[in-house]
Amino acid sequence: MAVTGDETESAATGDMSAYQLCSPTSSLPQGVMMAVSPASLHSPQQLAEEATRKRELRLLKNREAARECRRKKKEYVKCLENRVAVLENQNKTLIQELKALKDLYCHKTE
DNA sequence: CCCGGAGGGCGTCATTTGAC
DNA sequence: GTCAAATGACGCCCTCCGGG
Repeated sequence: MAVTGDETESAATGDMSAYQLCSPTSSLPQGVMMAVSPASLHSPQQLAEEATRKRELRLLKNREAARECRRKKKEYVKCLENRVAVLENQNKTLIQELKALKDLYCHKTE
């Protein structure tokens, strides 16, 4: 699939440093709140509920982190593909230029 | 029409990374 | 050292497509 290659995109040196380009502000859905009064943390029942709530919050956050991570990875790969297209074009151009110069040189020395 | 393989997205767990 | 965020790895599900 041909990539347009008209956008050089940032650094993209090929290493993972290009992985974090633009950092979109992630807004977590604030459906969960931390407020639990210390006095309520005593019965085993409440301790279990607290543990469950913490786990669910952790899973929710990680779920969203994973999504974001995949999104960034896809973007990074696109960026690399773009860069490949740009470099291939540059290479073609340089080869043509070299050929033209060689021709010119040959005719001069005749 | 129905398999079965390929490819992609998702959620979860484990591990790594970075900030404090 | 501790904690939260980021990422890798795994398994599951869904969709698409070619072959029988």
